[in-house]
Amino acid sequence: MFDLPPLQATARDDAVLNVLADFVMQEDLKPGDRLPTERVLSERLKVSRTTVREALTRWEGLGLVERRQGSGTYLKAAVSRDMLHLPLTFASGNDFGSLMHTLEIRRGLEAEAAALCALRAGPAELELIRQKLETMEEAFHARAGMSSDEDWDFHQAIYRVSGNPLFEQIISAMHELFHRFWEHPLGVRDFGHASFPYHRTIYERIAARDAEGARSEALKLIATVEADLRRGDANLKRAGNR
Amino acid sequence: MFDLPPLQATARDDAVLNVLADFVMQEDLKPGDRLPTERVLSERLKVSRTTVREALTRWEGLGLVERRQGSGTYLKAAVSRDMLHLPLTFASGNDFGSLMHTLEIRRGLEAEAAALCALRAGPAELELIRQKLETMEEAFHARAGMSSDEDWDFHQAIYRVSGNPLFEQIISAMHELFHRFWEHPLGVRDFGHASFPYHRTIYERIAARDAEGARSEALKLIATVEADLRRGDANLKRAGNR
DNA sequence: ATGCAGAAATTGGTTGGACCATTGTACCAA
DNA sequence: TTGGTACAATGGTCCAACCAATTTCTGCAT
Repeated sequence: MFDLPPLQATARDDAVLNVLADFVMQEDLKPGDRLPTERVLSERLKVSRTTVREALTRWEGLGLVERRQGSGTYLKAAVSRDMLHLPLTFASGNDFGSLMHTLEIRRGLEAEAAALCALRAGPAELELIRQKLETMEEAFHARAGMSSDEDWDFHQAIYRVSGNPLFEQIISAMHELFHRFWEHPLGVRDFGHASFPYHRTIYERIAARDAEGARSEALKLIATVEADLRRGDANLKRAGNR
Repeated sequence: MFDLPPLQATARDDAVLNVLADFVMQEDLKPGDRLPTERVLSERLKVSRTTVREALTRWEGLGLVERRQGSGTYLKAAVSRDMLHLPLTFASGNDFGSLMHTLEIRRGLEAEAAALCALRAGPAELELIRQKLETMEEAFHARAGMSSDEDWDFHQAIYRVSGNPLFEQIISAMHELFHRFWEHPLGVRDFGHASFPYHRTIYERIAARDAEGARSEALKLIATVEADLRRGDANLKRAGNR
C-alpha cells in the first residue's frame, strides 16, 4: 500500500494565518499591540474580508488575539510561525468529581509555581506579591470573609512571578470553571475561610527563598479548599439536593 | 426532528456554540457523527450562515469538529456545554526556555499524580504499574539506555491510576512537544539515564501507600531530567549552535 | 485657549445572496 | 458487475451592504 501525500484542498485562511504570523514577526509586534484592520488585511492579501475573519476567529479561539468592536484587533500573546497550539478540551461538569479533579491539577501546579517563585522572585517581584497579600488581608478583615477577587489576584501574582506563563494559562482556564462555585458556596458558610492564613505563610516562605517550604505551604492551602469542597458535597447530599 | 430555538443579541456566534452544544447532548451525538449542515443551522437558529461558520470555525480550531467539503461537519470529540477549553500556545519547543517551561508543568503534575496514585492504587492497579516498570527495566538493560516508549508507558500508567483523567490529557499533549528532544538528545549521551532508578523508587512509595514519599521521588526524577536538559543546552551553546 | 457635547469616521459583527470546489449518490451503459 | 456520468448536497470563498461599539474630530460655549 502506498503512503499517498496528505494532499489538502483549499486552505486560504490557513495561508492567511501564516502570512499574518510572518507580518507579526517582521513588525515585531508584542502583546497588546494592534494589528491591521480586517479591511486592510483583506485588501493587502487579496482575499475577502470573510476569509480574513475566519482566520482571525481561529486565532481568537486559541487566545492569541482579542477583538474589540469599534477599536481593532489586538495581539494577546506572542506569535511566531513555528508555534505549537495545544487545544485541550475536556468535559467537566458541576459535579463534585469534576471539581475535585480540577482542584487536584491546581494543587500540583500551585505547589510548583510557589516553589519556582521562591527561587526566582527578585525584590520587585517580592514587593508585588506582598502588596497583593496585604490587599487580600484587608479585604478579608473588612468583609469578615474571603474575597475571591483579591484572593485570585494574589495567586495570579505568584503564577506570573514564577516566570513560566503556562501556569497562568492553565490555572486561569480552570479557575473559570471553579468560579461558578465560589459564587454559590453550596451551603458551606465561609467557604475558603480556612485557607486564609496560608497565604501569608506562602509569602513568607517565598520571601525566605525556601522553595520546598513554599511548596509545602501551597499544598496545605489547597488541602483546606479540598476540605471545604468535601464539606459542601456532604451538605448537598444530606439535603438530597441533586 | 430538531429542537433548536432562535436567538438574538450580539454574542451570536458564542450563543450558537452553546445552543449547538445543547443540541449535541440532546441528540446524544458521539465522535464521528455528522451534525446539521451550516445552512440548516443557519435557518433553524435564525442567524446567517456566516455566523454559524464563525462559530464552527472556533470549534474546528479547538479540535472538536472536522469539516469535510462536499460531505459535512463531523464531531471529533465529546462535547458538552460545561466543557473546559484550554488552548495552550507556546513557541517552538526547540528552544531551551520553552522546553524548561513544559518540564516545570510536568514536574508539578507528575508529583501530584504520583501522590494521588499512592492513595488510590488498588491491588490490580498496583500490579499494572509494576508490570510497566519491569518492562521498562528490561528494555533499559537490553539496550543499555533509556527507552522512551517504555518509559512513557510507565508514566502514563501512573496518570491513569491517579483516577484523574486530566493528568493524562495535559501531560500527553505536552509530551508530544517534548518528544522531539527525546529523539535528538542534543549531544547528551544517555539522555534520561539518570532518571532510571527513580522509576522504581516511585513505584515502591506508591506500593507503600506513601503519598508524600511518592511525590518526593517524582520530584527527584524530574530533577534529573532537568539536569540533562541544562547539560544539553550548555552543549549547544558551547558548540555555538543556537 | 479650554472643556465638553455631539457629529463623523473607524472598526469589528452580522446579514443575504451568489458562485466555486469537492463529495456523495443515483442512474445508466457496456 | 463494472465504470462512468449527471446531479444534488455541502463546505469554502467572495461581495456589498448595514448594524453596533468605539474612537476621533469638530465646533460651540466658557
